This record gives sequence, C-alpha cells and structure tokens, in this order.
Amino acid sequence: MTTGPDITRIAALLGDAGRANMLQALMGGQALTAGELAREAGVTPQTASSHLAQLEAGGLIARRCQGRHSYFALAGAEVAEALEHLTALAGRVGHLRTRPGPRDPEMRRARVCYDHLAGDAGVALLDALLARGRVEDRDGSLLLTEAGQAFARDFGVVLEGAGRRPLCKACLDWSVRRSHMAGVLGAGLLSRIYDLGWARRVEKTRIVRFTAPGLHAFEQAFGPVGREGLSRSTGII
Amino acid sequence: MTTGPDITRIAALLGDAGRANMLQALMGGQALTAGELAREAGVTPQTASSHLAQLEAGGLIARRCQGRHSYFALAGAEVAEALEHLTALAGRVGHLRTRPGPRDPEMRRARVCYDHLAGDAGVALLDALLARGRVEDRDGSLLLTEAGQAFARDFGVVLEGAGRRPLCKACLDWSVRRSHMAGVLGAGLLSRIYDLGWARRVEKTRIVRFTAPGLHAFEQAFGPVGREGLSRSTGII
DNA sequence: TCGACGCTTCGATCGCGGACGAACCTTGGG
DNA sequence: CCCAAGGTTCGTCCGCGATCGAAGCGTCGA
Repeated sequence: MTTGPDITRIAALLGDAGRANMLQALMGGQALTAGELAREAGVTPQTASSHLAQLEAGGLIARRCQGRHSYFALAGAEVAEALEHLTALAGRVGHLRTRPGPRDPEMRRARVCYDHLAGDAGVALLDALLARGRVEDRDGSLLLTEAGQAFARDFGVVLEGAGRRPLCKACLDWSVRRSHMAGVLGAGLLSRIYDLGWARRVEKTRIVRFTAPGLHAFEQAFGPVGREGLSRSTGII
Repeated sequence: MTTGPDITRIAALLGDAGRANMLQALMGGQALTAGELAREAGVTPQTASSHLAQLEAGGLIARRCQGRHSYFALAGAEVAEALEHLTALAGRVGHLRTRPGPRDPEMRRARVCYDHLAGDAGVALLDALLARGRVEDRDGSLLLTEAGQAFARDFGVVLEGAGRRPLCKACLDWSVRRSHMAGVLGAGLLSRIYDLGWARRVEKTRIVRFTAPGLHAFEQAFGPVGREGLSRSTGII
C-alpha cells in the first residue's frame, strides 16, 4: 500500500485530449474564454464547459467570470511547471497557442467596456493607479486609497451615491488579457475623459478614439498606452 | 491544432489507479515481478499483464524476463522524477489519498526516490551540500564544485562512467515540497549510506530507516533532519 | 516425464465518461 | 424592451478500456 498524494485524479484530467489541449493553450499565461478553449480543443461549447468544470474542480485552472464570459487561467505556476515536466517526459516539444482578440487595432487600443475604458489604454490606466498608490491590490480585489480618493476628487470624478456598486473593480481585458479599471471609479474616469475632450466614442462601435492632445494629456496623467504595463508584478491578472 | 508532444498518452497511463499503484511501487527502484505488481495494484494477474504491457509500450517501464518471471522496473530516472513532480502537484492542489496510512510519517522523514534519498533527510542532504559549497545553484540547475568532487571522492562515491545522466540534479520532493539531491551524486550518496550501515531499506516499502548511530553520523556529515533547512536563504525551493 | 506455477492471450462483459442536441440563463448592446 | 451571443445544464447516445474467466504457453522442480 502506497502513501502520499494521489496522482491519478490529476493524471486522468490530463489524459483526455480535449482537456490537454485546453491546458496547453493556457500555458501561454493568458486567460482564455470558454469559447476560445472549446475551439482550441476542437469540441463543442457544451463539452468544453464540462471539461473546464472538471479542471476547475481538480484545482488545475481558475475561473473568473466577467460579464457573459468565463475566463480561465492556469491555477498557478506549479501547474505550468508540472505540465512542462510531463511534456519533457513525453519527449517532444512545442506548444500551440491561440492568439485571440479583436481584429480591429483601434479596438485593441481603446474601447468601451460597458461604461469604462478597456484595451491598452484601460490597462495602462489601472497600471498607473496601482503604481502611484491610488489603488491597492488586496488579495485580488481593488481598494481605493485615501490618496486615490483625493486624486479622484481633483480629477472631477464623483464617487458618492454609488449604491451597492463597488468603487473599484478589476475587469479582465479581453484584448490585453490583463485587468483594467472598472467599477464606479472606472466609469467616472472615462466620463471625465469624455468631458475633458481627450477622447470620444466612435459612432456605432465600441471604439474610443483619442484626440492627439487628448492622448498626450492621458499619457501625462496615467502613463504610456500600448506598452508593457507596470502591473506585471502585481497579482492582478 | 495539437502538434505538440503527446502528454495525453502518458497522462492517460498514469490516470488509472492500477497502473499508478504499480508505478508507485516501482518508485522504490527495485524491479518487481508481474505477480507482485498485480498484488500491489489489487487486480488479477491478467489485468496486471495488460497494464504492464501498456506501460511498457508507453516507455514508462522496462521489462526483463527471467525464467518464468517477468521483472519490471521504471524505464529511467526521468520517469521517477516526473512521477515525483506530479505527486508534489497533487499534494499542492489537495488531492490526498483517502487513507494516509501509519507509515506516512516515516515516509516523509526518509524514503527512496527511485535511487536516491528523499524526504526530510533528502532535503537536508541537499541543504548541506549547498551550504558548504559542494554544490552550487546556477539558475535552478545544480553544479558540482571542485570541493564537491573532492568530497564525493572522500565519501566513497564513484562519479565516473555516468553516461549521459547528470551528476547533480534537483528533484522536487512531494512531502517537503522543496528539492532534494538526485542524479549520479544523489544515487551514489545513498549507496554509500547503505554501505556505511547508516540506514537500510525497510522491506517492501520505500522507507529508509536510519540506525541511531547512523542518523547521528548523517547529521554530523550533512545537518539536522526534519527541521527548517539551511537552504532557506538559497534560491532552491 | 509430469504436474505445478507464473505469465500471457483471447473473448466477453460492462460501466464510466466523452460527445453533442436541445433548452435555459445571463449579459451586452441597440 | 427586445434580440443576439456566450455559457451552462440536462438528457441521451456510444465507444473505449478496465476487468476477469478460460485457455494457452513456457519454465521449474521432482
């Protein structure tokens, strides 16, 4: 009789081609939606949903619901490491990743996500707020600091009368695959960006188009758009 | 879209309880007969024969026929290492066996990992080698120093004729969740520990039981067993 | 030479789980 | 308010593989 942890559950999870393909796709580190993973595995959404539920129950992946999307990511670095190890044992190398995302570069750059800014600009926004201590990451949930409250007031964002809606909320960006700022603060900031004339919505689309001086002012206030953000070191996906 | 290595095949092999038990039994490093493995897995000889044929075809075990017996052993150290790694992941995500068993504490203290020492003692061994400069950590891979070569020679470990197998290798310990010493040096050290009478294998298990003077000598040579190791300050997990 | 033993092969059974169609729920956008 | 789309649940089908009985094959000991 052997002792120690039971590898059969995990191995059985990895032993199905569909699930293995999904995990390989997640090896890139990006969070992917259920639909994308279904396409990656070559199965229907129903089947993928079943597989993903099993992987989540098995502790190999983490789910994050975002609107009508379910984003999935590997549960941690140990999982990726073990996958690499198994891959090495299998004797071959090379993994394939999907590179999903909007085809429209403008959409990637800056768009509206319900009522707040998304895309490169939205991610840069949250990066800057985190880097300057206006928002803190408390175990995955965002917290508005006193400095952040002062900043919001100066910027012209009204935070009062929010009701039950959270002030700060991390929203997973579907093009950058990292978090941007949602919640009351996110909505208020975008509203002010409109008001200041930095940017405006493109009709019939979700695209947010910055004016040249507006983009300059935005980058002065928050940071460069479309680069490797500062929040890489934070726990925020 | 799956062009990568076939981890599915190997994982599926590990995903069956019978086969997994057989492999765990083989983690002791000794070759076992088909009948012994059948008893270990709790299946009939016919079923075991089928499983063993699959494991052999999958390259995880090697068969050696002697008379009317078929002896099986793990195909190599890398198989044992991958198994240990998977076990560590299983322990991390909480897939514990339903019955821990009374031998569990002894297994955690000192056991065999294929051909080298694992558990508290194995981790302490690597800690001591690192602390005394006999082994160095070069970006996660271990390097035997000249002082280490001298030490190995004095201790009676033969390092020559190793073939392609690495001299030093870090192997993730599933019970301590830190690395212990594998590779030619790890195997040679355990061999010498046996020869010196410091410890011996408990029959039919992976447990390594130290004698009282043997444990004292080991701790003199390498460091205390079962405490916070010395390598906390090093990069090795 | 014979029987016992160890292992393997063959054949049949059967249960688990992967697959998908259909329906349902929620969300986002107009 | 309505519609479209993403995701999940439910129910069903079906194929793979684990399992074991029975038989076959080689080896060992008397």
